[in-house]
Amino acid sequence: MLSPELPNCPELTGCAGCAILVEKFMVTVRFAPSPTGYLHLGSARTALFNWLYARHTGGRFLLRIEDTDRSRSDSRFLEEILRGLRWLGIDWDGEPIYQSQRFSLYREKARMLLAQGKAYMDGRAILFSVNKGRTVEYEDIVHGKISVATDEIKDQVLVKSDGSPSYNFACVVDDADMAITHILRGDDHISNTPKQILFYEALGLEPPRFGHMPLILGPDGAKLSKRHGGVSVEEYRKEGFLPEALVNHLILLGWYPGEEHEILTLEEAVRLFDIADLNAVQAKFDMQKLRWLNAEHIMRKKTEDLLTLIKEQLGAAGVDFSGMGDDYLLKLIDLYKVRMKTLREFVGLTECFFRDDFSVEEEGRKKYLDKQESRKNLGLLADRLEALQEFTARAIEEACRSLAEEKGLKPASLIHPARMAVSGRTSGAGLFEMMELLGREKVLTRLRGAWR
RNA sequence: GCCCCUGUCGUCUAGCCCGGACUAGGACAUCGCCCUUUCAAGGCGGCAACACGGGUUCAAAUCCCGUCGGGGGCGCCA
Repeated sequence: MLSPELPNCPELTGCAGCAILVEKFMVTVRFAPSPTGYLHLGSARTALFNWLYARHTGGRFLLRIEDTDRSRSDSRFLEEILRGLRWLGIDWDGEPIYQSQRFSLYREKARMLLAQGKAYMDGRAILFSVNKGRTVEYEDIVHGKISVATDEIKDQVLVKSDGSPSYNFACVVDDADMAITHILRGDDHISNTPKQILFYEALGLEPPRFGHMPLILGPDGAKLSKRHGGVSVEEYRKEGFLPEALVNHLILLGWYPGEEHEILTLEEAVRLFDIADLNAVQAKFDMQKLRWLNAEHIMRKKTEDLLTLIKEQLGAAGVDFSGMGDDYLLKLIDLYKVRMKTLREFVGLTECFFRDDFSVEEEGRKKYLDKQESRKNLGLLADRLEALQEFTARAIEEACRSLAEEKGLKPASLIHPARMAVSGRTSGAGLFEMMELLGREKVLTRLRGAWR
């Protein structure tokens, strides 16, 4: 699909004139990070929406690295930002452009304005003179008409004394040079926009369309801080969040896909996205909703696709799973897939499968294991299980229930102590499935295990 | 201080542009019930909002004005 501005041409398929038109009207957006920090949620969301728009319209999504402040820029940050984008599923077209390599272009444009009397020297810097007494007006994609009196705008630095360009000037020169058609960015840039429009006018250029998305707030309504989820995208990965979930939440924080589509994938988002529906209201980041979305995406994901991620979590937690085959891990993941909100939680949930000295809940131990009666029953259960032909969940359950019946017990009074003995926890996956996976030997040892 | 953006359940939102079908719908969270060997998952249900004050109108969540609240900006940072 093409940009809405594209003239109606029924023969858009082939002719050379149309090819030029297509090129000219193709949506071109960009993400322009400054490599002076990590990729945080706010910038990730900005990148995401630009990308969604490009992919939805079949346009281009370009990358521009705003590294004009060389002392603060660091390639480590850049790498982390690019890694973060890739992880989220955001790809870009062509090679990134680096502002640090284009200083001569900015200076040339500034000298042009100087020569035209639209700018003046101030020491070694070049300043743009703003004509007072009028208003700059533009139609914001998300906010509608926005107008500002030029009296509110003071003369703007184009080139600093050290020869580097100011942010606003480099931004305009590059956006024009890259043929950017739409700029989606944070609300914090609203007041930059009139200044930039003035530059476009002075340079004799047509400004692109601007859209300013409200900033994401922390749960307390204040700016997203480290304390409240305002950490890098990388942190969320380490915490065990799926990129699908993070992207999903970021999308919901700026655009509403409809009641039927709250849980969606990037592909669905690309298909459904409509730039006209961007929210104009600032939204608070909601960790609960993120966790819920994460759980939903984990449940929907194929177990095989979870395997590598789970191994990463186990490895990061120092769990030794070298003795376990993928088949075993796959079954284990199946057992806990609907029980974790984050991948990291898997590690704690499944401790009893990886070590015999797993931790034991005190409450549960007192309630179920410290009783003489329970121990005796567990011993009996162990004997039954030992005699089993096949050690399957089905057979185990049968043995367990018939034992309970013979003893005149409720199955639960056998099951709860058994779960405690086998896993050290009062909650978890189905007892019989756990036992089958654990294997007869471990189960018998633990059931008979004198409660350490 | 000045300028700009913004205000529907605790949170994300639908509805607002094109007033009436809104006893304001959905989702997360929370509470209860069902299912059940536990915990989840799933199903069912409950609680819960049009910031406030004026207009306009037969009629306002929807249009207008003001107040208050929230956020952002006012760098030779980006």
